[in-house]
Amino acid sequence: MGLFLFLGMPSLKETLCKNVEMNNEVLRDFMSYWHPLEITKGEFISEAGKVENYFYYVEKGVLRAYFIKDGQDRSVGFTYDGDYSGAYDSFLTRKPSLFYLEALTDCKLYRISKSDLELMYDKHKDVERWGRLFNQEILFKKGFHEINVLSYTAEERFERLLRESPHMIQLVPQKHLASYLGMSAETFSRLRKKTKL
Amino acid sequence: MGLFLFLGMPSLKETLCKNVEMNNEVLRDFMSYWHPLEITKGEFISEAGKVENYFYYVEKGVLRAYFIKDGQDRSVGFTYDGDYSGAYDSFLTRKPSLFYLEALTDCKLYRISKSDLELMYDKHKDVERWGRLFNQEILFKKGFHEINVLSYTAEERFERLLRESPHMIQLVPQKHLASYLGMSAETFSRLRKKTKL
DNA sequence: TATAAAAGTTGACATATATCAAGAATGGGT
DNA sequence: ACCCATTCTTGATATATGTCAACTTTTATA
Repeated sequence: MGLFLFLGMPSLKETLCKNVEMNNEVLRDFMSYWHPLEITKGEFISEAGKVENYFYYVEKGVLRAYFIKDGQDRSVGFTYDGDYSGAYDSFLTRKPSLFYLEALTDCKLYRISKSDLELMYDKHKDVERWGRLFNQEILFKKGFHEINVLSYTAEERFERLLRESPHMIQLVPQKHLASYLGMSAETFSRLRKKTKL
Repeated sequence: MGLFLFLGMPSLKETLCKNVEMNNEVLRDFMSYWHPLEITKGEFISEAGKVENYFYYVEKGVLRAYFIKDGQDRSVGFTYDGDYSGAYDSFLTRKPSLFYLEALTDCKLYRISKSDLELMYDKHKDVERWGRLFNQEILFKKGFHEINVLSYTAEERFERLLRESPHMIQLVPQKHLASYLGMSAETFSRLRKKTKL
């Protein structure tokens, strides 16, 4: 059982060089700037209005990103084991963030500061490439989600979620999944019933 | 008048080093891989189902990106003078594109091939950085549009378009603006009347 | 300039989804 | 194990926006 969990959890090291060939020296140096951090369910790593100074890797746990409009809370994305997270817009632009980042479970994180990451970009071409490919990856995800929200009905979006991200149903409360898919919690619940899930 | 047009049209060279300090040698080399291309209104530079091999810079003209769902045509973005364009997802992944790219006016373009760009990434750290920052830039635009579509009513989206991209009203037929904002052409027309534009 | 084709407008009507409200189920903390 | 708070469900009702269809205006073409 312990072994299974181990297999399911890519390490920071593995994730960093998932898409890039990275010289061992460089990787060691890069790794040394990521510092561990543990937070508990309900804590925030980021709040709207503040400038974000860190970028995160989630080794274990679930994070939710959302913003508030007219008092309503709208989820824009979730992070699970083995993925990066953070208020990336604010981290890059140094402007106040639009988003909150909340732990939906206890989390084991690593993080790197803005200045350290820039140091790494300057120092290592491999890290520069890592950054390019990382930006590329989120771009794909965003593009996918945009098309999803833009061009499908609530029912189709619900079906696609079931098909493509069934794990989310387990990990994330439905009201958040609903707002992520751009529908009310009630509509989500009715679709759920209809699909007799 | 000629001068005005000149001022309003950033050159490829200016655009390439807009966000990056680029060594003159490197810039010269990089520039030499971008080849000019002219197309006329109505032509396509990219079609859904095909793998895209080029990435574009629009020196002059307007391009529209869209996809087709259930026979309906949905705009996902527009490119004007001085910006990059292309079926970027397919260009990067080498999978068949989901999008069409159509010239809404006669266009003067430059383009670079996938293999040449990768050559440049390998050869020059400055270009690698250019790529990272470029990916970052589209990421912001996408993120912005996503929030726009997700969290505002048709009326609010229409108002924001007027406020933030008034030039689009001039350059792009309304039926395309409507689908870009995720509403029917009729709804767009009614909002337009309401705002007595 | 004439004619056809495309784009935009407007009204009547249909409908998916939101909102409101009340009750049922679930889950965390003591 | 119990209780309180949160989340989820379900029904009734409201509404924004889509769809269809006819008409007008604009743009393209010969």
